[in-house]
Amino acid sequence: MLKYNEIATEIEQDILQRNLKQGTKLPKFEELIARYKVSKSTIVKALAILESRGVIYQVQGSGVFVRRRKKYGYINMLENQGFTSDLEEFKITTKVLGVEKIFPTEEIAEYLNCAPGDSLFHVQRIRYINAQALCIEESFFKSSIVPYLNEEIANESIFNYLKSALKLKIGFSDKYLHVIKMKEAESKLLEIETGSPGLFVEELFYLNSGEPFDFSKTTYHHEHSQFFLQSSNLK
Amino acid sequence: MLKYNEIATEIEQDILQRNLKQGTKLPKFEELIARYKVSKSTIVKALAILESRGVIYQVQGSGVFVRRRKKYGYINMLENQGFTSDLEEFKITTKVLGVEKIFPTEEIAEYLNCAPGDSLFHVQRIRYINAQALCIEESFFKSSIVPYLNEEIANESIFNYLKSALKLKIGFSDKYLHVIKMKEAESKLLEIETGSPGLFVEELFYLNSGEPFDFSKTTYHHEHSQFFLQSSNLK
DNA sequence: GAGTGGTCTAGACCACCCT
DNA sequence: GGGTGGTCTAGACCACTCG
Repeated sequence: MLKYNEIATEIEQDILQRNLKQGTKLPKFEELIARYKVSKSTIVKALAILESRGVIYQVQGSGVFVRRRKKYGYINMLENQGFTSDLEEFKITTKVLGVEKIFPTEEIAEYLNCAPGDSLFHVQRIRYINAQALCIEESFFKSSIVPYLNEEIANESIFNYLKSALKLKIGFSDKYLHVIKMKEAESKLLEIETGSPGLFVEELFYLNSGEPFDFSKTTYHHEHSQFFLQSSNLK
Repeated sequence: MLKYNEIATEIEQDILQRNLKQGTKLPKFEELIARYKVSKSTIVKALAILESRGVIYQVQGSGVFVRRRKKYGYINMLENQGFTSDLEEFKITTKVLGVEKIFPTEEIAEYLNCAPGDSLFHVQRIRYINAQALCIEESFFKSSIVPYLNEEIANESIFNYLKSALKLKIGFSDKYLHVIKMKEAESKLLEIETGSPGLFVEELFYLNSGEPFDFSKTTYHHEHSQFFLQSSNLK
């Protein structure tokens, strides 16, 4: 484990466990350097990570302070993987509608930068939050990277499987979103009236090598989903 | 201007001007160090900034590569200020509905952490994209921080005014969003049928000192707005 | 194994806040 | 002016990729 990651995690844990409020002042650099027995740059890096995650903010000449959000139960849009970790207070369950091996359409081959002949795993699922329909999700995984997938795996967190079993390293992701009126197919699955509002999200996930491996389209139920996002520009 | 910012801007400009494609390999560290006559750490920092902005990605042991998004004309959700800069290809215009000085409701006082007696500027605007209604926006500015505001300023970019004229330094922001069915008041202003889908966004902006100074509620027209978001975890 | 990016250090000096 | 964070350097050593 990297030193700056260890320090970042430890500081974050401490904030959560002691339930420190927004604006609480954290120890100064000098103290952190002494406590963790590392150089100043390592502390700088650990704090930069926490700042980019929205856990703290730093004010030059003044100090380092706790940052807390005002509302809970919102899905973090910056997590570039499933929200399994996000909504810990809630019970997320899954119904798998199908897992099948297919060949890509032109649209999807373009997104995933498929070589000719590449096949994909096509997964369709409904996800529930506290037994209420949260979203319907259609994902495409390049089978050159994800060689195996089945209903049992899709029933749990696919991303956990990719990371733990396949040892894949997720690098980054692009999300495109807009609001829609639901068509009949979606609305039936989400148990809502046709024409109801929904959030439609297209996501493209890349390995840390820069290769795209997962394209997915998700439609969220407007009454059971809400999102949040913390920004802070890197200094 | 900071060295790492200069280098970051220069590299980004270069990518855009030469219109480099996703996956194009950029010069190696050694070369950048020689070109800019700085130490390795400065290059590391410049590239970290570009990576967090979604401009490049770095692969250990391999190189630094250009990252480009697949779609354009989307509002960047990570910019923590107006989208004036975002949609350069489009014509954004504004209709100011009102600018008035008020005292906060309890809800807003809570968000903005108002001291007793603090007053606010209340601004209501409709924004248009290529002459089509994009969103309706209601903002509250703490008058202890924004001592003056009028219709003329609100007709342009308020954030530019805050930065240029008032020399405020925006630090970070929180966004909370969910999809709604529009009520009559909003739908009339956005020239859309009542009950139509919309994206409702609550935003809280902080100075770099950590003090919240602007709370705003925006409702987006679902046919004229689309959003994107690039994530990449800090390493 | 050569090439290339990532981590970490010690220390100098700068910039900003606050009293 | 004292306190505290931010920038930058030079250099050692580590870790990953790729041919």
